[in-house]
Amino acid sequence: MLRRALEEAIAQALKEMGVPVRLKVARAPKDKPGDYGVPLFALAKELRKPPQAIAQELKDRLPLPEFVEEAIPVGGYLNFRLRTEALLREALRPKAPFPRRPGVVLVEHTSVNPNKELHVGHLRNIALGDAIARILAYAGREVLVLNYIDDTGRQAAETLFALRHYGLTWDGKEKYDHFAGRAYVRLHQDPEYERLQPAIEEVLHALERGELREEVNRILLAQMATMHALNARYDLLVWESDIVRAGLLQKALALLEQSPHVFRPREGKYAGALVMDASPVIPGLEDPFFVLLRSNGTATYYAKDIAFQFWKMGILEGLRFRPYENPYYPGLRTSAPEGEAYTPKAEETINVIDVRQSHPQALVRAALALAGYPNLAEKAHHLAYETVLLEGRQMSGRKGLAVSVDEVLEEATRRARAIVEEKNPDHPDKEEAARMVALGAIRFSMVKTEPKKQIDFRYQEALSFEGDTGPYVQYAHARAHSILRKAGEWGAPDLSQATPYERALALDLLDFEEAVLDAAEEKTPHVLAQYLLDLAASWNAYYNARENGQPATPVLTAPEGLRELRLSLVQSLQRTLATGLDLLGIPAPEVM
RNA sequence: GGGCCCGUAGCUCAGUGGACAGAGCAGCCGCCUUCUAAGCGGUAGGUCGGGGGUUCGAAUCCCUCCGGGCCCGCCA
Repeated sequence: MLRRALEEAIAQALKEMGVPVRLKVARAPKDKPGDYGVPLFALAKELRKPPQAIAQELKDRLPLPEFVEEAIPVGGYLNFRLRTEALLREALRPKAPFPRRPGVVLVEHTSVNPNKELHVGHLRNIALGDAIARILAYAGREVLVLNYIDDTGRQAAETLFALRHYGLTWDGKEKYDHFAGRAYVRLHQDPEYERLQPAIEEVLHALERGELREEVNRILLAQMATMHALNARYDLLVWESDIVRAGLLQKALALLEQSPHVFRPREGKYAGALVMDASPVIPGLEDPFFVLLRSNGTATYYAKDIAFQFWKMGILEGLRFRPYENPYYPGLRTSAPEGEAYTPKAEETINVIDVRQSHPQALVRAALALAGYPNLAEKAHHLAYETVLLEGRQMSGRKGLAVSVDEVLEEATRRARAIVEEKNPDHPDKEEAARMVALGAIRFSMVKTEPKKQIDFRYQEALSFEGDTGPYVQYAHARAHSILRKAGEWGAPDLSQATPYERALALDLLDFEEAVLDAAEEKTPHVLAQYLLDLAASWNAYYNARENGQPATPVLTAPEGLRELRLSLVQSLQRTLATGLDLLGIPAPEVM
């Protein structure tokens, strides 16, 4: 974080010059002198001097930090050249997670209906949510990951009904969530569908009473195999039926009814319902009234979301938890009536849900504000991501128009296996390498783009192992690891032997922590993914550097001192790539 | 009708006030007697959707138009 220190020093000097502003230090373009620079044009008006003069004055007044060799005025910019040895020392410094700050951040993601197998749309949710949870934890937050199980929803009821209605028996081989999903799709194709509604209703009521939990759990466990294969982590499962039984909804409504903006109109469109007037919080609404309780007494789904959000942030209590028996996640806890009382009391929440839920999520924040918690409303974030198209078309779970995550994982692994076979026939564990590369390709393709951009899932690109991909970063990592493996132990580096090649690589290495903090701040992993691509590219360029037809940067055969320097740098690079990949939930193979 | 988001090279995308707009894929030309060629170097390719404005400076901020996606139910 040399940049931060430099920014600090500049801010101090500018303050003494009478302009108390903090300027961002940026990398200088390749063709300009120095490593970093700040533009000073913005100060010209206030100081009533040309920017060139300001650059000169700042240079004269600025006590240079010890790691800066020289400040160089370039037009209206003041650039800085770092001392090579200080730069290298910083690049070689082992990176560790940022110090813990108090306060829980609760990340909810996945939350797939427990009624059929996961498809590519869920993939984006999981990849984003899992990555942001890891990034926040590295950035010093205490993170809890929650997966919400909507076991009283219509989808679950329909699947359970269909399984029974069609008298389907499981052959024990097909993955159970796929089996259940086929029943669901069949029901929606059934010409009798409308006539079956009352029977489905009955299942729905049984679910609300928590009677069919084992049947739902069976589907959930099958889905969880996929989540686990994707390398996603969870701390808590919360079942909708437990929320219902804990009476969170009633408690939340009781709180809300204390607000003058929540009331029961006696006449008009909303007569008999409990409605919330969101206009004090969300201006410009055509119709600012939202039904919480229908006139028949049932709750709307966002009323339940509101109650759940209140629980997450410690406004309400009432859920109980016990360890969750499952083969994938040893420490996982689940809500359960017989468990122990627990409330996370999150000071901040991130709900990872697609952009179509933006409106209901805004209502959740509105409810927090109306209930007297405007400060919490600001900390209730919606990580909204755009939907995933499948080869240019909208997916549909009901019609079975989707590609399952299991299928994609399998296909990616098959392709990766073929490539490992071809490129590295002596690989000690091809299967494991193929699994890691497949995972890298799939997850990276989901997080490298900004969440708010729609992505089109195309096999050809998502499973590509070349170019701007996860495997490109993994390959860079494996290359570095290969050198370190051959090197064994080594002694002290001689920083004074550094060439411009080491310098360039070190400079790129310095940006890692900033990329992580940016990603955490903006709540988007793509910032980190893009950085890792840059870093891997920088390393590959270093690796391949040639002068006069000869390798310019051999590591193992370099002269003493320089060899150790290069090894240390490669090690730092390798660890940085591994850490960065891990923050995206992607394994870093040592050999591939 | 109201609201949110997107529009950057043939395609997929970074860059969201600062130094001549960057990658990948596809195309063309090179590089394995080099620590893994899943790689590297070079070349070609752009009115940053159009127009107007603010600014010393705009892909980035404001207005407007065009094109595309999504949301707006006492469904979930």
